[in-house]
Amino acid sequence: MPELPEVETTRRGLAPLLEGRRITGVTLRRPDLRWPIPEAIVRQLPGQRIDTVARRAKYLLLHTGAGSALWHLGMSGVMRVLPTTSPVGAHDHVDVGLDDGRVLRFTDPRRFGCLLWQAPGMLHPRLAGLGPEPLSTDFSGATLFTASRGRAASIKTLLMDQAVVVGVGNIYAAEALFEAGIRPTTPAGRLGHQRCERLAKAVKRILGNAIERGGTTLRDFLNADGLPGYFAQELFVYGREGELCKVCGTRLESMRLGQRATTWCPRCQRA
DNA sequence: CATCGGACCTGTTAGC
DNA sequence: TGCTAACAGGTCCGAT
Repeated sequence: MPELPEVETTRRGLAPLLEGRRITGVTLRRPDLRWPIPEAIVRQLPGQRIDTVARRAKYLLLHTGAGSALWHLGMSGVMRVLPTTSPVGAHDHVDVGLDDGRVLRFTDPRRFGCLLWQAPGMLHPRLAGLGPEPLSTDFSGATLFTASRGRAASIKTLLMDQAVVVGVGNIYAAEALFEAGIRPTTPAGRLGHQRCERLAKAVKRILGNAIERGGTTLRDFLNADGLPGYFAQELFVYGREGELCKVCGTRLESMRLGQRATTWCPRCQRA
């Protein structure tokens, strides 16, 4: 379900409920999600205290003294803290029991999410190849410029490449490109310094704004309290195929780019 | 190496 | 109204 703002919103909701809690037990209702769930999750976690709830890219990390649980929500994952008595649904795959009598429950109908284990002091291979965090100073117009040299792929595809910058999914890529006035199909390598700068700023502003609003861009997003977002962030292009540009009134154009629906304003966004 | 297409799943929605 | 097909917030992997 999430892009980075939704994952960060989930993290902020979970942290105060989980940090300092001791894990009383782990229940797996199936052996795998996207990948097999490592035995360490069941063997090592019980009895551990959750030190911190962190985020790297779209992964949530529950750090304990024995190691860290890495959680990815995939397309449809939701993590919530619920009363132990709350009824178990068809797609409630994992429960982590807490010493306050509640349970951290992972729900994921499509099972594109995953739950992995990272031993102390190790960096999980899935995290090793990730690019900079978009909201950090490690990501900038300059790093985007460098990363895009010699790349024939479209700038939208490049923006969604987690080795270039993490956390930018289909919605926010489209919106950032609109804000920066860049057509999604533009070959990444053709962008100059200035447009890279504008684009990096747009990414930061849009993601930051979505986080401030509680990651509410996705229509069926549920935060850590199980409450829906209020769909607050205004979308200029995503999901508006065939409609008129909110800025100039031109009819928006669409195509599939890298297997993903892509919409842009032919007037506001230049190649 | 970069790039592309297919794959993984189920639920919802658009279209006939 | 009911059925079917297309599509959905992600990312990995193998082939080219």
